[in-house]
Amino acid sequence: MARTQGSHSDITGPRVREAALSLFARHGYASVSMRKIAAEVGVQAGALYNYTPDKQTLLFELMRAHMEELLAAWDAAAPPPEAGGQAALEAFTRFHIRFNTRRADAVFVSYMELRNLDPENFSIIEGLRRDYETRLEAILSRGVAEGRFAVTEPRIAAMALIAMLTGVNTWFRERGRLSLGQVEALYWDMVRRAVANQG
Amino acid sequence: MARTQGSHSDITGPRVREAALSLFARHGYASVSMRKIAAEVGVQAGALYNYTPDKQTLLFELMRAHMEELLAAWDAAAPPPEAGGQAALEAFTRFHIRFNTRRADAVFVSYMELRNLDPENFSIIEGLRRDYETRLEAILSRGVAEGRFAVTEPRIAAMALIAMLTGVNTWFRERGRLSLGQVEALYWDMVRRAVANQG
DNA sequence: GTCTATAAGTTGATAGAC
DNA sequence: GTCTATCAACTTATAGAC
Repeated sequence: MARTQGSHSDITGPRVREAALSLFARHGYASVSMRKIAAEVGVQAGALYNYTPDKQTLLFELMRAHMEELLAAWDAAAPPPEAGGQAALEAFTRFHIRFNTRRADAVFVSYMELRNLDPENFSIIEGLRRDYETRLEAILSRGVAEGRFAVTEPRIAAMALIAMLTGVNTWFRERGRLSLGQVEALYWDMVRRAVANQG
Repeated sequence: MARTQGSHSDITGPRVREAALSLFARHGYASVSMRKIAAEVGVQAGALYNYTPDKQTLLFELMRAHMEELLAAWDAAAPPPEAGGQAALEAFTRFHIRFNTRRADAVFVSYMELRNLDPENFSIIEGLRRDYETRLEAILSRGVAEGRFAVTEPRIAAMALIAMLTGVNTWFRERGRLSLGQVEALYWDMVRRAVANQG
């Protein structure tokens, strides 16, 4: 059955979000005009407003989707509690590197464009970020309770480790010298030692 | 001797740079207009062009000054080579946290606004960043040679540690629960263990 | 759903008076 | 060294034709 001429609601929406994410990551939210997004999609600027009420909401929804997918993906990948803190920490380390390197644009935008969120949108994204940090904090606390980890400030250690792991995105390239598996192993080695109870 | 009315070249220049740094950090380079910088300084927009040829150069000079001060401060603070890799690593860790928390705006701008640099300016800033990473890489390699550190990829470990240490800026507040000295000690404990040769 | 046209405002940078 | 005035280009968002 032929579609109404010029009607592409089922595919234009995703393409708008993809174009916006890519352009925001490369040039920054404030530098990217609605016209540039439209040009990337292949429509006129006015057509974008069928898919977002305004530019701010477009940014916010990209960030919210990313953070919620991150949380859902970890909750689906996390080992069961009986596996222990050490196994959970290794799983978290490898998950974080794998998930974030595959979504470099979304990670970048979700961190760099926090300044450009309206206050209420900022609060929501910050809450999701805290939720993610809390997942790692709980793993560290569990390892301490088990006597496997020596961590005096689990919240701060969680933030420190996440910062270290996210830093992979600044240099890792898919076709580089090291495979993703090798990178995971290198970072897991540092993470493990950084929190291990040696004595 | 009375100054020509309206002439303030000796103090307006620094104030322009301070206002630009603060506004760029808070709102982002692309979101801050020359008029807003001028308003913060208390002059009209046209007057700014006595101190910078254009907005791009203003950004670049802020970033270049920051990176060169960072390198110069470390080179002045670094312990002598005979102190050994372990002492150098502790000095680097504490220096990085102390210097960067005291210049949070410049650190933030120098990382977040890389996208908004012209290609030739970008290359210069990236070169300075690599120089700084190389300082830490050399410390790690020295510790490995001494048998104190177990690090198979010193360059990657250097980038990982710098990312972790710079992350302090996202949560540290001067009047928070932990003093800067306590934060330094917490991070040094993690850094030390992350690279230590356990035998 | 997409288009064209438009409103109303902002932008970086310059010219020339003082 | 700073001001006012200005330019040409660009911005987000909307209205209404198709």
